[in-house]
Amino acid sequence: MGNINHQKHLKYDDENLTQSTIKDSEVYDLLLKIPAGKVSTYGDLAKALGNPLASRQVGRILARNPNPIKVPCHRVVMSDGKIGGYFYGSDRKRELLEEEGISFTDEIVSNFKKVRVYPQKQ
DNA sequence: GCCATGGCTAGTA
DNA sequence: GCCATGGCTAGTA
Repeated sequence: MGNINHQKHLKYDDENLTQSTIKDSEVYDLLLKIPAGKVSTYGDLAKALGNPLASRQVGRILARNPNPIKVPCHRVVMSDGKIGGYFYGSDRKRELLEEEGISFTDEIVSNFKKVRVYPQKQ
């Protein structure tokens, strides 16, 4: 045995391996289930994919959306109804949402609860 | 380190 | 406003 400590490897101890990777494709699949005129949130998508803590990762996946035209990532906003980010800028995101019938009150999606949907996998 | 988040806390009006 | 979260990226050696 000896006393050698392989400290470099400690961070790979299996009890710490709690990560679950979210795939880009499953995020995009969920996005396609958000109809025009509705919004969802980064956290809701993360939850639907089984990793409630991964909202941030969802955001980063949307940021590299290869096809912003087809995949409606503009329909994903923050959990408090603020607009959130967009590849072409928040102003453009807001325009797209307004074209679909979403309006804003003090920078927050109006009637947020009414227009919020919770897309599910399957 | 960074980040297209989220949730909670303090502390102002 | 602050900081926990979790996975990825840039950029060094």
